[in-house]
Amino acid sequence: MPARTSKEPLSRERVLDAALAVADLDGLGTLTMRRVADELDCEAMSLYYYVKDKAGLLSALTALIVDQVIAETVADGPAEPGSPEYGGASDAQPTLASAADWRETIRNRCLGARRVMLRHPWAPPLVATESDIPPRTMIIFEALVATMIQAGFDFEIAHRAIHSLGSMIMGFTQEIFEPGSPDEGTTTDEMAQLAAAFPYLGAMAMTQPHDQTDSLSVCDTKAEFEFTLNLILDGLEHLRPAVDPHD
Amino acid sequence: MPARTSKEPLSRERVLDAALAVADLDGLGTLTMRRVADELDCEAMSLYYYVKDKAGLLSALTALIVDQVIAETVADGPAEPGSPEYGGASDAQPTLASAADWRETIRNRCLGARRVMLRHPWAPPLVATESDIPPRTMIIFEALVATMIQAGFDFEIAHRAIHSLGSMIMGFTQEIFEPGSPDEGTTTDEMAQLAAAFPYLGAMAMTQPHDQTDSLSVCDTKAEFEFTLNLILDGLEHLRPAVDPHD
DNA sequence: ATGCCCATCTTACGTCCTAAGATGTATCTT
DNA sequence: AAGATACATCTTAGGACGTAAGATGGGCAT
Repeated sequence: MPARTSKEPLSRERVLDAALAVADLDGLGTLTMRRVADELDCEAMSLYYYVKDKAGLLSALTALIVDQVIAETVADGPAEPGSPEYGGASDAQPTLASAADWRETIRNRCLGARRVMLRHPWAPPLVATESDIPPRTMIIFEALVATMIQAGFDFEIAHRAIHSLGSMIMGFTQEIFEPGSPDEGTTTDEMAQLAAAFPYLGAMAMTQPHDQTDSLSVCDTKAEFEFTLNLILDGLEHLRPAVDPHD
Repeated sequence: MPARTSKEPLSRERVLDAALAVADLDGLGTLTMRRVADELDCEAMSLYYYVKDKAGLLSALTALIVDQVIAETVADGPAEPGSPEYGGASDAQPTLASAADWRETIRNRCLGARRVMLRHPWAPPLVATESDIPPRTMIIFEALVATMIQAGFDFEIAHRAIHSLGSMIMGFTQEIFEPGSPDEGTTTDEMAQLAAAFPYLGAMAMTQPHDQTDSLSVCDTKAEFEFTLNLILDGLEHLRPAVDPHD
């Protein structure tokens, strides 16, 4: 049977998009050559032509969708290198505007990164596991360092801030601490037993407002993310030399 | 051929240990029924007898080794429920000692958790992905909350602190930001090109002290972990009501 | 000895990734 | 127009995986 010329031809981009769609739709666990091929109405082996890599195609595919996620993060954030409000390294003088706005700028970028991660919940473990960082990541880091230097921080603190913020964003996307909703399937007896074993946790659970249903979990993850983000930003602000004392 | 009675009999614990050993030695990717069976000098199907679970054996196995890691974390940390210096919920009065030491107590526990995670680098993604938290995790959280409440924090802040610290520990174990060592395989030309594209990152790389070789990476991960940890602890301390003003 | 249970192994099936190469289509050469 | 060449896709096949079903043999009570 001849290859049908009627259907849209494959392309690297189409393969990537299909892979991302599969991961978003049914989770990483179902991301397989055959599944992606099905999505594209072709055979599994045809994908090899577009995503050829040593060390396995699936890993190459996952690396690609990780890169895609990073690209989204770059696109989602604020000022990048090349945009008007981005000052080059040559005039690394801190401007009053960025000195005042560094907090909001970085805050927005972190929230943007989080937004992207939530859009692709399977991504954080992948991003974390990926051995070699996608080149695009550098764009984000460059923007972050630029913002901080212009705000008067030195390079060491900027470096550490990247680690702080990066690990927080990575860690925050998958929640570990989800106190089991006590109103659901748990009996009063079980609750009492748990409360006896973990008195503080029990007391804490009592104080939680349960009326907020905008989130899937018991915890308001967004609020907790912002809480931690503010903690870190406050701490950094403390370490910032006063560069505009007369402002 | 009869089953050899000479070799040590299998057991749930031996299976678990072997699985953990495989993961530690050759990574999660090589953790397979047959591989674990090889390690135990038996056949793959024999493992089913000890680790029977709905929803797949491999996932059960990974859940078990996650639990093992949590157990190590519990064992590694400071005061647990049941130990002498652990105050119950009934006398939840903040004691002066814990009010003064909360920072160090929590700091130690975080460093302990990090130690365990570094011992099993494959663990964080697993722990994060695991849908239902191992029961042991509650022990850690209970201890954390106890410490914070005794130090004068309210439950809301304790709750958020758990999120802050937990996500930081999870996120920090796999480093995303590893600026490629510029002295290695990169040519001067490539370096110049990179420096042009990312002036701030280039300048930052120049300021990094390269003489520290105690770590595998360019960054001193331990120092950066402690930096972030201190940032968070400082921030929390700021939010702590003064419970011992006359001290 | 007989029967039973428990621990382990054998076989077999379906799915996975992927190496090797066949097959049809498009493009270029002359 | 006819043949050659390169490209895109599919077919076949092999090895590894998880696991369902059941066979096998040792230990033990009767």
